[in-house]
Amino acid sequence: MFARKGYHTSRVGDIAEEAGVAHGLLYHYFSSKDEVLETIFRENWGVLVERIHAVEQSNDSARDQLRHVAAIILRTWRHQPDVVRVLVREIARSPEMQERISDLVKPIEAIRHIIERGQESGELRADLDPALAAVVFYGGIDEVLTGWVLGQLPSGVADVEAAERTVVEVLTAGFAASLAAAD
Amino acid sequence: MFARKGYHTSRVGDIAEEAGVAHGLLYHYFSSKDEVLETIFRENWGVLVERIHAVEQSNDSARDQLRHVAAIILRTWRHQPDVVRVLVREIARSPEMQERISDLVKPIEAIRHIIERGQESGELRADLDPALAAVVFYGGIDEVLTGWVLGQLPSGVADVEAAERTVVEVLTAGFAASLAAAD
Amino acid sequence: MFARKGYHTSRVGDIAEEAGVAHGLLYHYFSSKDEVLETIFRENWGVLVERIHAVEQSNDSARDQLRHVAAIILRTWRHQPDVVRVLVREIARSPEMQERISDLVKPIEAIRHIIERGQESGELRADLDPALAAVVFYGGIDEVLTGWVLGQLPSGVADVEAAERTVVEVLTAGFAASLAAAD
Amino acid sequence: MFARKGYHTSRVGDIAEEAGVAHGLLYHYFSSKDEVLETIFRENWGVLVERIHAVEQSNDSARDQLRHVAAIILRTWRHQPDVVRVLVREIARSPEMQERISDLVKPIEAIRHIIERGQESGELRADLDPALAAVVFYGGIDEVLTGWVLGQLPSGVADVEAAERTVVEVLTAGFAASLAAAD
DNA sequence: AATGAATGAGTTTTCATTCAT
DNA sequence: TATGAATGAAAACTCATTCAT
Repeated sequence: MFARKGYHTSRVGDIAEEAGVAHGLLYHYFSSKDEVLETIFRENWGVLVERIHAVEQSNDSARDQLRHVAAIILRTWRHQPDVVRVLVREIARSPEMQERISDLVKPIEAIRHIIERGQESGELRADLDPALAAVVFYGGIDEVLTGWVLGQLPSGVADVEAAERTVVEVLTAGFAASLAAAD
Repeated sequence: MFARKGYHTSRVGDIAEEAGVAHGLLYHYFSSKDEVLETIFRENWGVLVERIHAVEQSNDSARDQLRHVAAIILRTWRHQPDVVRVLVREIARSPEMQERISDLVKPIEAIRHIIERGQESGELRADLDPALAAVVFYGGIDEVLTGWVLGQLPSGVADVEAAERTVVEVLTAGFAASLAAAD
Repeated sequence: MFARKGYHTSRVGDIAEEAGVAHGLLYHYFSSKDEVLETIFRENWGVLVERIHAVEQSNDSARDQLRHVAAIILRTWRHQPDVVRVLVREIARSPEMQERISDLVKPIEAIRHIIERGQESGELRADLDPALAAVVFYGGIDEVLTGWVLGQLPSGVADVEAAERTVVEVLTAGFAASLAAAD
Repeated sequence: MFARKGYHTSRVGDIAEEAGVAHGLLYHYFSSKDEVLETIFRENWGVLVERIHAVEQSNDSARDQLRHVAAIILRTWRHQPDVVRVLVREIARSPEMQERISDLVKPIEAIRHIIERGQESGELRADLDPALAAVVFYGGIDEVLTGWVLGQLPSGVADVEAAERTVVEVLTAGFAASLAAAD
């Protein structure tokens, strides 16, 4: 429901109807409509964050780690498009949620750590602010998801793979050490 | 109000209180709460789009054009941070608005055109899907704005300038022709 | 539960939880939440009323009969404080119950009869409206119970006995024949 | 509405209908149904308490002061029977209210002070616990009100006056010094 | 005897919008 | 212009009760 109509536009009765139960039953399992949204978030975001952390702790090159992170986030679209829709539309940008849920920034933090270590090892140019670079990287991924969610970008299997390649290629090239003198 | 609490969470009374008038007066100037949002959008987004179009029609290199586009979008933050918040959060992501207002995608389209012409002239690598590349570029900018909006990135004068440089540098380097063989 | 939270505020689930069973089981033993309250009342009030009737039929002086009635009501507190709470708060004051259960006024009626016979025998002053006097007597007792229920009066063993003595002493003195000219 | 149907049985719509307005308007003036009840209480109980305090600070005899206190409480019935109904039924006995509103015990405290000073001056017998005596006095008054509220006692103008006289007479006689040896 | 998922009527509450003043 | 009382549709939420297991 949230994916299709948005949080505020979805009524509790709609959610229950979709689930094939009476609306009252929803309050057996959730204390409020709000908690439904938060549960969706926690159950899915948690998995994402864990997988990203696993990547962060591998011994791969920064470039490969970034590739994996991008893949984890972007491929979620193929498996759980509705979840992505909700995360992108309802949570990632909602002021209320942002304040309540500190986990939201974890992926960006992980990307920052990867970049920092890439800079230390000389793989990535050292003159970039890693926090800013992480935001740019994450934003590129996120906007692709948004394009898919809003139907502005094609999102077939091949498109998803192409997007993954493009994002990683463009940004890791932009981050690469040899370019430090470009400007 | 929209910037601080989000569209749905802001009550008409809140908006009027912020403006220092009674809520009834709001209906003298706007026909509905929705029209308030649409007005904010039209009055501000239009200016942005025009300035971006002007850049697009210059004879600068693709790189310089992208630099200017990024500057236009990011510097708005310094002058109208709340407007930026609203545009980023409420409008750029809302499906309802998307349908009504085709202007929303104009900046991404402009970026795509710039990239396409850069590819034709040989300045940018030709193997990238320009639509996808434009989305990545716009997403990078947008996420930086979000970072500022949410206070996760510093947004002083120097920070804004640094961000501008980083975004453009990283992405134009990533787009540059000489890197086509990087992967 | 009724004693602690009041009838309307107590949910069936609360009652069942207190009893250590699932709420569904309650409907094996009672046909409704209402019947639970009525059962509490019937099982306890009936005993009280019977004991008061027994006193009324003795040959004791009015004063001794009143003493016994007060004792019966007040000492219940020691043995079943929660039952007393429910009787005092939920039933004695609820208009719905009043209508259904005529037993409610029986103690006051018994007190009135005792007073009437005391007036006939010359033991009690004859210029008091016996109905009114009975209400005052019962009210004195009832408020002491309320004070205990709400923790505003100490309710140890000695306190209960002292209260019994005070209520009876004050009121029988006030009722006594020799005082008829007091005002 | 509360007087006629009780707090829990009265719907917000009933209250609004009684007032001749739409139910939404109620939330213009009160934040919740609960606040309506609390407002009724505060606006009326406060007046009562103030008047009782005024009596307490006069130089009258304890007997006269008690007479005035009884008159203040009982005569409220004549002027504002519905208010009395609500105070008696919904507030004075509700566990939730009792805990929230400390003012509820003020009248009993005032009566206790009057009794204490009467004992010091020798006007009243000294062997009574003043807290207990105050509760008995207040209970007598309160139960008369309850009798009127529930229609079990006649409450015409003459009846109210008679009740006033009876309560005061019986109880002040019971409290009087000369009776200390009665038991 | 016991459970607790499931129901849905009934209530409170919210809030954009209207409109007399 | 400006106010804020008034409206009422729409929504969230509660909870006694049922019933398959």
